[in-house]
Amino acid sequence: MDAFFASVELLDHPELVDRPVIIGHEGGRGIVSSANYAARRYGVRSAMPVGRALRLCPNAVVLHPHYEKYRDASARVMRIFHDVTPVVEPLSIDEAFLDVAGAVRLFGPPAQIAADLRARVRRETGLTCSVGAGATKFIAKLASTRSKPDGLLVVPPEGALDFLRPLPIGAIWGVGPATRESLERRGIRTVQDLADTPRHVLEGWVGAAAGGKLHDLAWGRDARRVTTSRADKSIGHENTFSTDISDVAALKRELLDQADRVAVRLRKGGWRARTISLKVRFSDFTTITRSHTVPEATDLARRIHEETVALLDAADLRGRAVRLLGTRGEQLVRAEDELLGLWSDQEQWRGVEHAADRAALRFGRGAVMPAALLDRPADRERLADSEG
DNA sequence: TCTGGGGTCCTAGGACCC
DNA sequence: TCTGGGGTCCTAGGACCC
Repeated sequence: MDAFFASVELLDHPELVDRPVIIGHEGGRGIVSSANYAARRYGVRSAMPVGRALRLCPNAVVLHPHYEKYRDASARVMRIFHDVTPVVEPLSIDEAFLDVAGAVRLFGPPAQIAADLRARVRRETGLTCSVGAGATKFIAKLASTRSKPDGLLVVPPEGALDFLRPLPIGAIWGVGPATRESLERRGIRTVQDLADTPRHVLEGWVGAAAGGKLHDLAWGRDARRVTTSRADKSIGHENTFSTDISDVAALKRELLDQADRVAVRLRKGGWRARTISLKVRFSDFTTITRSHTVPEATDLARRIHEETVALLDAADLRGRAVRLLGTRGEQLVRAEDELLGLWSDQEQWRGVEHAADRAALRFGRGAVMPAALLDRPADRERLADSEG
């Protein structure tokens, strides 16, 4: 999808279509999550601090993001994809791979399928998208990027290498600023240069996995299939504070909130986490992570909070101000309702938290979470003070 | 008016096991 | 008497993507 969040917002603000529009939070520590092409003409880019974007483009309109709305729009678009082929692999909220090999007999050659798809998305959602077609995921992805905005590019198999060779290495999916810098220092600027570099040399420069992959891609080799389902690997929640926090008690309160959000999502997905990890970013932007693998996988806020608090206590903050705090559950395993330990503390708390899940559906999460999780009167009091 | 939040994947060292 | 080779798991950090 083209400038997805911005395009979705503009459906509700037709009067702004010709103006530069930025999705993000003005003031504070927000960054640009999306910008329409009118704003991009001024140099505005995703992930740029909103303040900087507004300096580049002072008359831009800043709209707050509405992720629920984007998820709905995404679902509508994905449904259209599924009418073309069941082999759809969503890559993010606003893009997907479609394996149309089996749809050719029904809908015509790839160029025809792509054109029809674009027309249908536009007609039914009012949004524009760009489509790239190729014999591999890598080529298709590159082609779609090159065709943006509102474009279509089909790269036939026999044209793949000619298409690839002149591209700068930074265009390759997986080559970011660090890898690009390191390769450019060695005189590698284009995909052609990459193809001319022996595989083992590349592997020595950027690591075995990345080097091998890069060499394959430079020669157009990419055997990855379009896969329709993938299991989650981790579930997390993180928060950048509007002002840095040094008070450890306040940090722990924040961790409780995060533990609950992560636990609710684990339970919703039917997962339990074997490893709990804590992320701390300080005012100077240095970031540490600490993790602990627990003997028994958990989906309970109370357990997760215990772990992150222990990790925080063990990490030596030396009173440094904290900018960001994050909680993540990793090594997810399917939750099975084991009969073991029914009367244990864990099982009782599971009952409490499941009850909280149901109550939150009616009253909202904020009303329920603190009462369910805080059994220490002192905590309740602090929370009452801070959140009213 | 510096730098979000959701993730995945890879590397490297060390503990530990046989 | 001073040191193998196979492997797995855990932890921390970092690159990268949208």
